[in-house]
Amino acid sequence: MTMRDVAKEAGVALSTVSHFLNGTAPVAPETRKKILEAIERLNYRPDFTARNLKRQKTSALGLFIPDVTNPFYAELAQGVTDVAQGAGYSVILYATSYKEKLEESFVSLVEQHQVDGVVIAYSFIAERLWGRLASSGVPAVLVDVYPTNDLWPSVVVDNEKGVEKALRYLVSLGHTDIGYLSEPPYVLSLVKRQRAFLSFMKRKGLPLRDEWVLVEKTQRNRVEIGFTLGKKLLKEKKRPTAVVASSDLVAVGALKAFLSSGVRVPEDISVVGFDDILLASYVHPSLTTVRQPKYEMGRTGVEFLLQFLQGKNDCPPLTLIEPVLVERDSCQGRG
Amino acid sequence: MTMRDVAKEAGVALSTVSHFLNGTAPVAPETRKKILEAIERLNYRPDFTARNLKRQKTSALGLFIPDVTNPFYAELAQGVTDVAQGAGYSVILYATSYKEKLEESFVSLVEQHQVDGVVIAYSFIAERLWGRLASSGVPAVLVDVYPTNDLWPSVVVDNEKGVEKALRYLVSLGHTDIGYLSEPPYVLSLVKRQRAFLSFMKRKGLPLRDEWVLVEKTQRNRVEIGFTLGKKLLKEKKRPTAVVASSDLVAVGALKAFLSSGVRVPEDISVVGFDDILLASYVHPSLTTVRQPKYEMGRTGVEFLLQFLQGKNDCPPLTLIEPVLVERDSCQGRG
DNA sequence: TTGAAAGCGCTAACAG
DNA sequence: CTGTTAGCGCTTTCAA
Repeated sequence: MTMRDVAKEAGVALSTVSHFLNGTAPVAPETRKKILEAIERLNYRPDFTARNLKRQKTSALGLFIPDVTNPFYAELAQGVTDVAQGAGYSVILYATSYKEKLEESFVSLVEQHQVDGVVIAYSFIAERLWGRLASSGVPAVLVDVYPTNDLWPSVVVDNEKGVEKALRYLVSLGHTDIGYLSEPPYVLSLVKRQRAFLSFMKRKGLPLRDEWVLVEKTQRNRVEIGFTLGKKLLKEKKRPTAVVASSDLVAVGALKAFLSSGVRVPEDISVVGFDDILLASYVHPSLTTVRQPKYEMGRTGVEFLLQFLQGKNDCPPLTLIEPVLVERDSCQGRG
Repeated sequence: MTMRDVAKEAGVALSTVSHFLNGTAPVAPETRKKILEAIERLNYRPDFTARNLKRQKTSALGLFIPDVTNPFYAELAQGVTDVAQGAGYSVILYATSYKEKLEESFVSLVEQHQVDGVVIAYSFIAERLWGRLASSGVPAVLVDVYPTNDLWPSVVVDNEKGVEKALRYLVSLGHTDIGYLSEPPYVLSLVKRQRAFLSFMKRKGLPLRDEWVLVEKTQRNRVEIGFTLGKKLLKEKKRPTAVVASSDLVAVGALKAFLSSGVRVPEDISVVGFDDILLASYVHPSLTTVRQPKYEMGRTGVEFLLQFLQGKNDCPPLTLIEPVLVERDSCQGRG
């Protein structure tokens, strides 16, 4: 069933049907009725592929993330799909599980113009792919990734401020002996969090012990990392009274390590995470954490992208989203 | 840069370039070289939309789920994207958050042939949409949804067997007083789980008390449901020594309810969940649960779909995936 | 082995 | 307001 069939059935010209369907020209009431009836009779639906070819667009946006299974990216994805769909775009999900081969094929996807634009919440393993993406000319926006060039705007949480909020909170609770547990800082965000921790402690004249700043070297399950690091911390003769973790998953791992060693949280040690994934409120005790507004970051990302696609090219190169400290039950005052 | 440009640049015919690119006819070595050079020089990439129009397909599959943020669907989605991408299809993600309006627009998407096929892991609010989907003629497969017609195959976990495995395990541990906590049974799977529980208890002559079978009426956050139901259970003068929950989220809520009331798990009460989402292993104590192989279910679903798209139309109407009991730390023996 | 030509289903001038 | 027509970029006969 093509538009041609509808036109024939309705006894009007092809273009009239098109105009009617697109509202691109006024159509007489009777003609309109005839067309409507024909469409109904033939159960006609316009073909998007043809429309896209003609309009030179795909009505699809790409979303590039490492892993949907990671609640952080899942929430981001929801933000992205919600606004994209609202604007009439479908979103093509590309989750690579950090496999180089899939990175490659995602880049091909955009090079072949299968998408009108792309939200990238991913740091490539293969550096050279950035270049191919750039030269494809497809508009992109980075989310949770710091700027890599001056082509694409970037939306990230203010990592420094987030860590400071956590630390200020712990200090206000009377803590001075504070540790830091981190997964391998393989992206800039994690580096910034660690630096912010160090800098705050130094600035405030708080004790800064090497044995309290535990940074994992090898990439593996982050809850396990937290668990290992938590156990390690427990082995020190002098323990900190609070720890901040580089992410909620690490925090949850540490929580498990503490609880399973009979160390009570928050009575014996306070814990604060980073991200505020759903999990944070589900564990016991529920986790006090620095919330990254992931959904909003996703939203903002696509909104920029949509603006760009509409020719408005004036979004800021770097947007810092304000993190929020979410107080739950894993912290307690001292003295 | 179109294929025409490449042909001109290489000094050959348009169709020769096409043949070369698709391997659909042999091409002389020199011609081949000229074409390759031209492609290189012009940085040409074939346009997918045009190809799709010609081939009358979209190379895209739709994935319809309520919510990516729900770890169950996230894992399923990963299974789907992994195999779809492997087969050269992109996947369009459609997450509705149970909004009728979005259901509607997803159905339009398939009616307009924006996808070659669709994996549906969703039960519509608006019943009539099933009909529209069916009459669109687009191949579909149901995952985690029981068959609705004889057009589409369905892949679900064997819910009855799952509950039985949980119960058998608890009984083997010496439990006889067992409760059941459930979210509102708004889909068949949940109904089946509840029935399986009831039927097992009756069959084995185990005590079946109304106050121990708590089924929430209103739809809301499932962890909260578990929490409420857990607290309610604690109010009974005689408590069960074990509970099985309709899902991990409910189980986690119950866990929180117990722990925060000073009831120890598993010492005072054993808990088993259903699903085995990541969360299950992250809480403390980690949750013993009935694993639904979600990733595999997603895989299987698309595999069926791909088979269908290749004309092989012989997949079973109903595939029951075997659930697996995952023993962790939330259960303990009695007597 | 290569090339000319006819569309795929739709949009958008343009003319009437 | 309605109709004619020329493509969008590619695939695929069919003939040379």
